[in-house]
Amino acid sequence: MQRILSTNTPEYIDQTISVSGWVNSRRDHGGLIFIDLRDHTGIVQLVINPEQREAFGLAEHVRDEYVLRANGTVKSREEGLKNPNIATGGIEIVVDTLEVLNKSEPLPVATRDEGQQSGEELRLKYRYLDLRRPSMQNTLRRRSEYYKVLRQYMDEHEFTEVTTPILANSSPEGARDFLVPSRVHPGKFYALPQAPQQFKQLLMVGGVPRYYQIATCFRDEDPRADRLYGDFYQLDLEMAFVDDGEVVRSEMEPLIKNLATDFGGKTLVSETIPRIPYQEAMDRYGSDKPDLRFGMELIDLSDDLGGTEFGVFKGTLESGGVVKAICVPGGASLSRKQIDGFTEIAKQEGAGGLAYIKYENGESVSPIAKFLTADELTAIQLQTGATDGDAVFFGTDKRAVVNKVLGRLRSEFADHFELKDPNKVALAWIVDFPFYEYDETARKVDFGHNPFSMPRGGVEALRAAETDEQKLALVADQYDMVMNGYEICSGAVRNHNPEVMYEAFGLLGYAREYVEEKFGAMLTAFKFGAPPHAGCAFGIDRIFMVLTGEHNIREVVAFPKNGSGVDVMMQSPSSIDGAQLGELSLKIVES
RNA sequence: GCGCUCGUAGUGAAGUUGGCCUAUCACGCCUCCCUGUCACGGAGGAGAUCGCCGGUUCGAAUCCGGUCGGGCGCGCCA
Repeated sequence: MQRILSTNTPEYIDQTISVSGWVNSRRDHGGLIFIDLRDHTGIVQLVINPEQREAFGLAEHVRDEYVLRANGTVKSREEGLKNPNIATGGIEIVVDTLEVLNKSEPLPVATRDEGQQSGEELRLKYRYLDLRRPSMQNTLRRRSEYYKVLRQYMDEHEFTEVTTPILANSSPEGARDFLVPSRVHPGKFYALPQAPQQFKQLLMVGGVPRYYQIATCFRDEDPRADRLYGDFYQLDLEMAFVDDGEVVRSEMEPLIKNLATDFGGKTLVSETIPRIPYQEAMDRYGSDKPDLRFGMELIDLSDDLGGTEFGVFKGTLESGGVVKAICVPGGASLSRKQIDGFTEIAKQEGAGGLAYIKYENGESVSPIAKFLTADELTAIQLQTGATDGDAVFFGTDKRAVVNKVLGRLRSEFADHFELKDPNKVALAWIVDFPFYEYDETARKVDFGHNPFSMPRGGVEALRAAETDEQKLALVADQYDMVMNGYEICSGAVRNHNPEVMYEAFGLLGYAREYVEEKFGAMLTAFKFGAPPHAGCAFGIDRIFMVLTGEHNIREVVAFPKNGSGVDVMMQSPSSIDGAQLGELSLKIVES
């Protein structure tokens, strides 16, 4: 294979070689032409002397991004002519013959890492050009290494890789499906799997006790900076004869820690990965995916301010709400305008306002200080641990609202004060998720995560729950892994008992027939000796994003859809013609 | 569906409290010069109905309304 020399390899000196690549830049001195030739390994300088009349004539008309093949002799550069800035700066190739393999128009996007970078819209439209940039080249190679690490770990731990169908069935719970019509089955549709959930559980019944797959998952939901539209990848796994999530968690921890350190080059905040119950995470961090690279925990001041005469706090406490606070180190330096900005964010999350106390020069500076007694002010400072230069921000409302507001502010303050160390990785397992949760829109109890997990206490616990309150108190052995504030894994001990399935749906008012219609294969399978099992799935695009320090998941994918779910390069999705619709027995109805 | 925000030569930016904008700069592009540069250099040149439609005004890149497109967030994401 012809490739560009990537270093000043001495054994090539005075050798005749052939190299191919793209023109990175051309420097025409009139009587002497230099061309920097680039491929995936790097850059090397070609020298074309006028004595080589044919090559020189071609080189005069070469432009950036032309594709060339050059034959010539590798020469060591004389002292003073070396370029220490590039790896091959000590050598150059003196060209004998030059071949223009293809021309190129001037590019519509910037293809160098240095200097200006084109907007994302253009980069995605011309992704094949964007991928020529060294940083994107590096991302693709790193991602390939990453897959190797994943596969090697799973293989060494005796997991069997099984691929499951892409043409699958629509599932009633969860994200919106991509539907696929079939010519041979008019009026019927496959669905692309949101995850191989049911198939992997059926593999447990099928005697494959340790399954994994780098699975493509499909979801038709609006994207985010950390969430791809359409298709994405999960390291999906499941283990039989496991009835405690701790088995899965401890099995997978070494892989993730190794990815963070050996692969990612980061330092772990804690070698021991904490298990934090869901409710505790919400109370302490205001999030079920807290970033543990920094503290700033939420402090409950409801007891300390129980007797307060300050109207806002008093009213909330009397109606069963809470008063909580976070202490922002260095927060006293925030300007009025900056605090207004954070207040706006708090309001977006449902807060009425944002009370605060700044601690400056031994004094409490605050619009609300005059409403609080000296004892109360002392208690606040004691509980929050605030010292001079800090600021304490308050949230007061129903517990859930306060947690949400202060949780968001905790993250925003950490961004503002640069507390999210990019060289560190903080991992945590969030455990004991509620089995059900209250759906505010539908005003009823519904599945919080998915209907496939096992409630703590099994079928007896379900049968004992009568009131909504009791139902909402049910806990599942369900767990998420969190990395630097991103949810990177979700898993559970699964339900392998048909009676639990019936009961879990029954508590929500669904008849046995509904469950049988929707989950027939699984229910039937569970009647034939289904082993207890548990598993999880890691979002591997997102993990890679965090480990490579990117803040947009599209940066780590070769050909992503844009933020509106459109492939601006391939122009998908697109209309299809009438003949194709007819073959599928479909008709488009104008809405 | 909603909120915030952005849209100016091929690319990236400046201008946005209305007039000095006949729109500025850098990179790129074209022509010419140049034998040691390395993001070469020098001289000259072309290239923009300021996303689109409408309004206010003597006058709009700039203000207002609408619309389209991008980004971020909310909803949503078992």
